[in-house]
Amino acid sequence: MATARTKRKGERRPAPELPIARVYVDVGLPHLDRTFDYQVADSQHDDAVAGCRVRVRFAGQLVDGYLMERAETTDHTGRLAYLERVVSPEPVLSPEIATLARAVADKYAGTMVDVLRLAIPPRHARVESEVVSHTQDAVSCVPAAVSHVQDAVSHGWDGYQHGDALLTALTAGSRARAVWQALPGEDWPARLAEAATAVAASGKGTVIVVPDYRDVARLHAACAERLGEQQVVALSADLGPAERYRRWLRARRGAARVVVGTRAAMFAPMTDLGLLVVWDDGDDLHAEQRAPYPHVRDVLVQRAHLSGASLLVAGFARTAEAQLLVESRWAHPVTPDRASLRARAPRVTGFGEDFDLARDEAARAARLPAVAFEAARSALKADAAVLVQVPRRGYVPSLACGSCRTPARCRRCAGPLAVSAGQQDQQDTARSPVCCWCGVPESRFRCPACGSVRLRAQVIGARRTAEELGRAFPGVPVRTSGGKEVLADVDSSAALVIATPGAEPVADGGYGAALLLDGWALLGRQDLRAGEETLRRWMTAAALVRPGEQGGRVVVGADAALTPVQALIRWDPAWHAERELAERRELGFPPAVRMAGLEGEPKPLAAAMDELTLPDSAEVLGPVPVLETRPEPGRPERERVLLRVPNADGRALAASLAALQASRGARKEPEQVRVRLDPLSPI
DNA sequence: TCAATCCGTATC
DNA sequence: ATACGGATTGAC
Repeated sequence: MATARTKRKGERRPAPELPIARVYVDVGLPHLDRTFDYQVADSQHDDAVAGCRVRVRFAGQLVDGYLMERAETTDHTGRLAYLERVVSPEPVLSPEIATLARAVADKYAGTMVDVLRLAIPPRHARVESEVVSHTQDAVSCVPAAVSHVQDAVSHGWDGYQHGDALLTALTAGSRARAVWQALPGEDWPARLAEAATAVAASGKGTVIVVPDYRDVARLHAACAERLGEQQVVALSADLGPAERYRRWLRARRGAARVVVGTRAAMFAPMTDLGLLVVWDDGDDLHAEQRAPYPHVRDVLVQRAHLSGASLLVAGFARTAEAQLLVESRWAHPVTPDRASLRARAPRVTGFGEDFDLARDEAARAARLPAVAFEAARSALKADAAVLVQVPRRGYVPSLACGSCRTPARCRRCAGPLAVSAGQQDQQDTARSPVCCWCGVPESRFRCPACGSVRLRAQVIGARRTAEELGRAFPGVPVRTSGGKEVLADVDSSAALVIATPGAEPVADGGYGAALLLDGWALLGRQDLRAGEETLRRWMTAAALVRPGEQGGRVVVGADAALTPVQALIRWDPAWHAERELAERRELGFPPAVRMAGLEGEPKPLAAAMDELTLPDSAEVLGPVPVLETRPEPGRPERERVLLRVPNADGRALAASLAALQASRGARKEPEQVRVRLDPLSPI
């Protein structure tokens, strides 16, 4: 009788032990960024484990949530609702990731559930119920890996200062934090796979985050070769929901010792975490595009700190942020030794404003400087491929005659004229087009074909450059990589390979030469990271070229006196990063300080600033009008304020901004003011 | 004096 | 978001 009544009314009894569940509810409201207590029914007792997904009634609505922990008591004075449903007993949120997500939310003035959306893929019920059967293989594979490690240590990392020490520490399972600059030509996936193998030998796991899926594929192959296919999980954004969740679950259930992936993998679950790696941390693909916009490098630093895992911040180039890790002695530098560098670096030549045009008639037509033409010709003669790095299509519009559409050319070198990115926003009077190749401004353009003085923007991209270069080297195959068609690799026989930055294919055996024709990206740009970013792109391309001793040449279209060109010629990214960081200290730019940007229409922005309680040390810059790249008529004007505090007050700044958003969110003001911490380009 | 409505606030 | 409570207003 009693049971019948219970069933009819859906009445539930509390679980016998730990009847309280603390739950983060998935409502995107900043002032609800905390746990809420619910009762666990006795029928839910076994399934309602810490980290599982639940569904609860919240403010009359059914919403998703994460069960953080079970508890004996509650502080809540009112009546507790029961968990509506335990979605699944799979503990998708480990304590490690829960702690990390909270820290990341706090650091970026965002909410826990926003971060969890980045960290945990959507559930796929069928995948979840599939049985995984590889756990046994997993265990038996590790001893085999150990024998490989010894070879790996002696062969791969001996060209680096402290390289041996790093691998020894990883093998021993002790904590190491390093900033690693790879040698030009380095097979970096192999080195990272060796590091992961060393960590696996100590019984721990590795998470490696790389910019794009091509890198994931290379790294996956390198790791699988050493540790076995079963030990490596590859996560990237291009997987479908089912496959993505399947692989992610494999990692969560401890089936693999290595996870490699693109940026979402920074939160990848890993039992017995031993090592975290970010490759090429300067690549802007490492900046998450969804709120609260965390950066892979910063999240991994945080994760290493909280978990005690080792950390490797790696790349051919070095960012100012990585330099700060070195200078603060949080991480050790692992850099090429002199002898190895001499043996491996390509020979680099810069050409500035007053270069000689090639004598060759066809090359003259392609407007190639002599030094570039010669480098390409001799590489091709030796049956080697030549890499040509060109600006990203549409990145900056180049110019043509306003009446007859003849491409506008530089009077000095005949390179294409363009309005540089930094200038697009300025007044018309200040808009002087600049040569894309030599950087000389052209203040009084006159079309040689029709005499018009008007200019119009057009897009010049890889294709056009390819055509022009193809004519300069008749009979040589031309391949392009960029935009939608990105090549992963090419063979190294004579060919011209035209690629946009980030899309350079790897050439087996190395390129004979590289022509870096986007040197102008440096010039006229107001961007804080212009120098660093340009050097990073150059080094990434130049690293694919054969050593100078084997004829490898790099020709860069910028004056040899410029700092980034110097750094490339000497192949000294640490030196460049030192100067970069020193300069940012002097100017008060990140990472020497912490910054936050607030953007919105003037009135709401002013109101938000009024309401905001900032740390005493905070400096307010602005407001200044936001200059739209493409102004839309009727769209209201927007302004931006930058806040700046010493690094020590970064947490306080984030807390102020979180409080601001909470109180504005509670008054259900639509998001009129956008808050962003550590914006990638504050200027 | 009481109901309808408005506003602010908590949401377990 | 939505629901609830307290205050406010308007009609009897």
